[in-house]
Amino acid sequence: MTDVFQALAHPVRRAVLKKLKDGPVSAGALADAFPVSKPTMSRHFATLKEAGLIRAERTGTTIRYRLNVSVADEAVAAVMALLCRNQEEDET
Amino acid sequence: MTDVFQALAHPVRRAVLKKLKDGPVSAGALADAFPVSKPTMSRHFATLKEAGLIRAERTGTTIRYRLNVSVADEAVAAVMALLCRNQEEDET
DNA sequence: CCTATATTTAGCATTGACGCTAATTAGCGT
DNA sequence: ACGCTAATTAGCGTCAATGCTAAATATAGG
Repeated sequence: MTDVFQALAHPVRRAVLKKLKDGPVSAGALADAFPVSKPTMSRHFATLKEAGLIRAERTGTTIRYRLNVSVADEAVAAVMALLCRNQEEDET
Repeated sequence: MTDVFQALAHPVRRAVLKKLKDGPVSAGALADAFPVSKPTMSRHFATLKEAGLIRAERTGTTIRYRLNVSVADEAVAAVMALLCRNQEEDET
């Protein structure tokens, strides 16, 4: 879980995740959207990938990254568990 | 917002937040609960405080920390905005 | 095989995070 | 003022994060 929060702790990586909410985007397109070099972006992708937040799939020479929904959901649940008061529900 | 995620990116700080969910706890009691020195814990408290996630109140020589609910709520909302697909609701 | 494009890896410098011990501040009681 | 307890600040060493440029890898097309 530390990897996930560490990955979220950088504005560029958060912005990448935001962009990926609407569907997969290629590494190059993502890199063009930020004022940092491509190698730096590549490292950000690696950080997000190691955290499990994104996944890569290659098509020819281009690599498209997409949000990993299951891990994203776990992250949201973890934040709620950390910061929200216990609210058990006992209904059917 | 970066400060908040940075603060969440350390297991000890996350554990502190978890403990504070059930109410205020003194700095010393929190420090005793973790296998790190008090100065180190103090720095963790400062990090959480700078992120706005906790607040301190002094009573004599002891300082009690409590969760700052409003900022915690904002953090949860931010994570949802980052990682959850847009789900507008239009109901009453 | 050679070139062109897309992306990552290697190598390096700078900065910040994390942990410790020792010293300092703050408040209370005598 | 003195001593005691609670907590923080100062100072230091070490390791990881961030950014860059240059070089390497992978794939497609001629």
